[in-house]
Amino acid sequence: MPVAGTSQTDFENAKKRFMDFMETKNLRVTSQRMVIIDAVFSTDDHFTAEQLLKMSRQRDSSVSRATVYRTLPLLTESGLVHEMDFGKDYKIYDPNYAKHPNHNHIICDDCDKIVEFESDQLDKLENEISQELGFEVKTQQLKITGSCEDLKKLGACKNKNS
Amino acid sequence: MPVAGTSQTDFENAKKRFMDFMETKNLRVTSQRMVIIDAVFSTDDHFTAEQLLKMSRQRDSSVSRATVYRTLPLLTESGLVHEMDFGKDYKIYDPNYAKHPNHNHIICDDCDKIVEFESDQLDKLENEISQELGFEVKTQQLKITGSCEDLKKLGACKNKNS
DNA sequence: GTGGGTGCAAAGTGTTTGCAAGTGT
DNA sequence: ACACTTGCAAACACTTTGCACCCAC
Repeated sequence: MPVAGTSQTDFENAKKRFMDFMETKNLRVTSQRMVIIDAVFSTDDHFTAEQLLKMSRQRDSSVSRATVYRTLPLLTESGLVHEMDFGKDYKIYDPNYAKHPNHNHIICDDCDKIVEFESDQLDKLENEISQELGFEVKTQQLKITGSCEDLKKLGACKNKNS
Repeated sequence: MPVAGTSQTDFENAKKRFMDFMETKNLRVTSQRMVIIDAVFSTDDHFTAEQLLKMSRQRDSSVSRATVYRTLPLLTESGLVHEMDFGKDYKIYDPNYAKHPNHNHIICDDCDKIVEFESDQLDKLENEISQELGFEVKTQQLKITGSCEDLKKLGACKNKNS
């Protein structure tokens, strides 16, 4: 059930979907935007706007902060990336929605470890409840916080200071 | 299943729980803090920091913005209020966690209507999944977005410009 | 009396935007 | 050509903080 691993095909697929999205919106696929897309889908990891700027600049040092901030909304509108709030003061972006549109998150309170997971049963229940309330589900976001097994056993997570 | 309605007892209960929390933390229950608490639990409605300032000043015009911002973390730490992000640029606070610790939200994409709901079945499933992944649930937050019935029928929500 | 609390205004922080120059189609 | 994009730096909006005074215990 947990979700992981990136491949060349995933990457090409995400890239293609982004180009299609840009096409329908009549927006240009500039070299800066490609650099940013490359950075975003080169990893499964969540990132902040600032981290994305850094990752992009490793590929092309001329990419500006403004362009990153202006590209992020395109990524979220296209549904390939989701913007999330884990209670920190900055926003977190998750590139795994291209591959796993309905995944959820469970976060360890102490070591900040984040595990992504999917559940058909959960999706089904969410749809049932929403329907009862007169809604048709468009997106769904479940965030669970708690303590991971390491924490329970040892009193503190192994990767505490990560 | 949906959740609503506030009563004098709820109010007194929340107030007492807050005072207990302050006691264990060795913090003082000042008149400003009481004014803010009064404002928070006088309604079921979600609010922003700025709205809370306004609500508090209606009771005591001398309450400062700083005190509101310094009191909000106490409210969230005590678990009586939750801080939430609905994708707007400001944070939303929900005072209904005092009464309904596990409630969830469903939001209409177009009219921003928010419905709160609880589900034992959902709680149970979340616990099962978390356990499988090696976590013990502490908090849980499900946010569904979609279109409400009015929207589906009419093409737009009745209370569109609310 | 003393350590925590308050109001004010200044400082932060992450994000957005106006503008002039550049560029994809 | 023309509209869309970009980089830069200034502007923003919300939140936090330093400081001097104040007050609950």
